[in-house]
Amino acid sequence: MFFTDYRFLETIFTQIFLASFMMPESILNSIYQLPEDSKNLLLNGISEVQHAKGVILLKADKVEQDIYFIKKGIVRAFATNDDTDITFWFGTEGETVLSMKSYVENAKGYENIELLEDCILYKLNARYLQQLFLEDIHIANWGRKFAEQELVKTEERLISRQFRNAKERYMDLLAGNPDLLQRVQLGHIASYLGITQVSLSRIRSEIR
Amino acid sequence: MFFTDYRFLETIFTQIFLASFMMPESILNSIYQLPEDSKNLLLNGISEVQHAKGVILLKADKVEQDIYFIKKGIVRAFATNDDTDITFWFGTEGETVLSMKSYVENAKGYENIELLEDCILYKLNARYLQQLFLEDIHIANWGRKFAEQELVKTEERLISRQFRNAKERYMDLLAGNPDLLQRVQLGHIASYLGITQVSLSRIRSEIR
DNA sequence: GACTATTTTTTACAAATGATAAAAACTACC
DNA sequence: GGTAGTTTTTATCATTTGTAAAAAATAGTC
Repeated sequence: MFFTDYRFLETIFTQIFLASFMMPESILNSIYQLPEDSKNLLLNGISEVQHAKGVILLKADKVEQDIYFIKKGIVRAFATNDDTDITFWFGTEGETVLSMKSYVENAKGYENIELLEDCILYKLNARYLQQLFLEDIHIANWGRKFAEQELVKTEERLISRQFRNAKERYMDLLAGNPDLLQRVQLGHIASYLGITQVSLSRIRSEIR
Repeated sequence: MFFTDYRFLETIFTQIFLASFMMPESILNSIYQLPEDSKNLLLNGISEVQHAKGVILLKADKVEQDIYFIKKGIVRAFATNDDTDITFWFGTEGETVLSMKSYVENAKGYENIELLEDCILYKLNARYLQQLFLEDIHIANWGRKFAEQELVKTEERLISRQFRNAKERYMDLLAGNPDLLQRVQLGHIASYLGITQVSLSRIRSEIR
């Protein structure tokens, strides 16, 4: 066989890789290695759902405790204040989506989750998960690891706000998540970086 | 009995209250209600230590996984970059101190912990705790709850950076933690708020 | 109480970011 | 392929915040 365009091969490999990664087992295991039995308990509570771009999956004014894993698509978490909203998190394939405040405190949260593309999600019932936490030590540790990892990421972002200026934070994002820029509109990126869209546009024009 | 100065009574009550709250059991229980047996397992690993103001309890360039509970005193977590350091967390009586990155990823972290007063701490060995996570489901859930609660607090701070300007953030801190201002020098407060000390000074002069 | 070191405030100026509005570029859809 | 709606860029000006250096206030020590 003879390929003149290696990007064709690359595309195929990428698709195979993504397809394998986005099985619910792999998503679960990427957080914490679970024994087979525990993994099956979790998988029993999972169902696949689809929603269109623009759907608000979780709403700030409701107690939303179900959690989702992204099989395909991209979402943002945002909080609102008066007429503005700010995006404080993006989730893509393989990541876990929940309203942390709602999930943790069993009360109305501050976060809305909006689908930025048509999405395929694995849904896990909150009540079932909470029950598993109390019954299965591996699942309890899986939940612990998840929260710990998210905490470190959030702390690092808080710190980078102070040490790095807007342009540097943009460059960091560009380097670490180049595909995000292709998939998400710049207004959301700007608010994720903690600046206005106009500022981001200024930064982008300085760079080229 | 006859008191002419009720502040005397108030002081006594405050001391009784603080003393009861700062027992290691209460600190553990304030995160998550533990059964007696599990609590005793944790308590078995705890010893009381004292360190003087100025001591660096945890260092960024070491893998530091022991965790501490503050019986008496106040500490700050800071990260350094070149010649500047920024404070991103304060801990006072009843709070839990650890190098989250080190603890989570078993690698060198970004955080230093400095004692801002002479402190009395309860120390819990990391290896012992990690073992308990794998053996006791209640302790695993205690660790999960701790990380979840810290995560929500950190997310809320990240979001407030965007919605509230420096003066509002200072007022929020003043309202929520009035004693912090008495116990911590303003340079640290400024960096916690994400501004320079000069900016904070400006804000303070505008307010009176 | 005087001296030193540290912390906080003040001042003047520079740089970064925000607000607003309008133009340009891009999308979606009939 | 033209039109309406959305997103991004550009321009101008105002405001906020940072930098640097000096003065003032405070705390610590002999």
